[in-house]
Amino acid sequence: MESTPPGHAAHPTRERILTATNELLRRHGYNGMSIKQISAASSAPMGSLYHFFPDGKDAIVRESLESSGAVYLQLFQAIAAESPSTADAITNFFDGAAALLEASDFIEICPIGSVAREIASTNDPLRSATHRVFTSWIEAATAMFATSGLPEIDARQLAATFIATLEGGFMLARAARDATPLRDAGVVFRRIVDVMIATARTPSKGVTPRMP
Amino acid sequence: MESTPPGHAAHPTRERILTATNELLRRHGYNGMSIKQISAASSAPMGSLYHFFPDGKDAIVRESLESSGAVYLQLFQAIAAESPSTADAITNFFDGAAALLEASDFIEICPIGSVAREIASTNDPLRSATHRVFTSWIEAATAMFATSGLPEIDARQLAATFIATLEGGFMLARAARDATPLRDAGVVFRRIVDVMIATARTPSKGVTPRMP
DNA sequence: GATCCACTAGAACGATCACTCTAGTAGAAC
DNA sequence: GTTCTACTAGAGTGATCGTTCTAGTGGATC
Repeated sequence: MESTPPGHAAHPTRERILTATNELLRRHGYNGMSIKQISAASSAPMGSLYHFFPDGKDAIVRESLESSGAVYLQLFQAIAAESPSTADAITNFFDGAAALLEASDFIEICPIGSVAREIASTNDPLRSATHRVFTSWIEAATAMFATSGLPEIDARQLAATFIATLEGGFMLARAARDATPLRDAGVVFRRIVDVMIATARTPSKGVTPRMP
Repeated sequence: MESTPPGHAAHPTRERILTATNELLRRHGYNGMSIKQISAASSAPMGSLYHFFPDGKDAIVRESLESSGAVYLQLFQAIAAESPSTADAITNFFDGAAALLEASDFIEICPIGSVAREIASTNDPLRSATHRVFTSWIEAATAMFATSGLPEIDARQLAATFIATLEGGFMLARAARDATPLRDAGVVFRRIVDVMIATARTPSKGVTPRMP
């Protein structure tokens, strides 16, 4: 793999542009954020913006989403690695997200989720960028659940649901200005992870048992 | 006069404005939708828009969110009422959402969730409007889970997680242009509902048991 | 049949949008 | 010290934003 995915040097101005875009996306979303705002927040004049990103706003947003998606992936893997069990990793992830949300006065939500909902039916290049990021997260979570003994199919379903629950928890918590829904989701989701891992370890029960 | 909540008569033009706004919100979100678009889609000139909604775009969006929030609440309660069990209601709800999403070419997602993520940190009146809608859904789901024998606290946690998982499922499905994540979330969430209800019916296990 | 009011109709307003353009600067290469 | 390139700088472009404005229309009321 190259040093950076599209092969760009890490010029400081370029980095500032992406950082500022990432923060503006969290607060205002795609349509609520303007190029002028990026210029002001990054202290980069218009000329620099279009020097580094000749394809304009969409190109900046696309790369911002990709880079912050990679950061979240690393964060997930770090938490997974340092947690004593998969179930503990789930708890740590939800609680960590809740703490971050509170510390930022309910601003620091995931920009990828916001953009995905906002532009998925009008801007296909950006839609597929969000899809790729989500897929990378689901892959990582699938691997984690599979390590705990879950069959591949169950692990993948659980991983997709994990991301969905986390993103939906961000949404409810932001709307409520209260991180409780996110913590609640962590409690409930840890429970299902406990149950599914325990079930997978008692093969007599089969893959998808129902109530007797 | 107070037949509808804020006390407005159901003038046909007014209805068309709200319907058009609801649809535009799904596709483009709050900032991606313009007053001119509402005017065109509802065949109502600017004069009519500001005659019925003197407070402008935000007032239109607020009422559109409230009315579609009420429609979803009724839909939820209808599905809950006609499903043979709470767990079946969950399955029906996720599968119904997935079918609707596919039938609409991945456009018909929940507008409340999109607006919540988009404006929650910049527009407090609209933020609290989305919060009220989410709360009404969580109340209804809490009642459903409580009816199945869950303690109030568990029912409320589960209800909040249900809404979070559903909204997050919409997001993943839309980004992927594939309803699989939504159906996966339905399978997983039905599983946790089965487990929690079964656990609640065997009081020897206590309220929040962990793995032995 | 004059008056009135709810509603229709869309042009016009200043602000802001994404983007383009010209001009200038700093430092490396020779 | 000239030349070249990478980057900075921000005014200017036409389009579109949310909103306001004036002008009209049709039907009920007196």
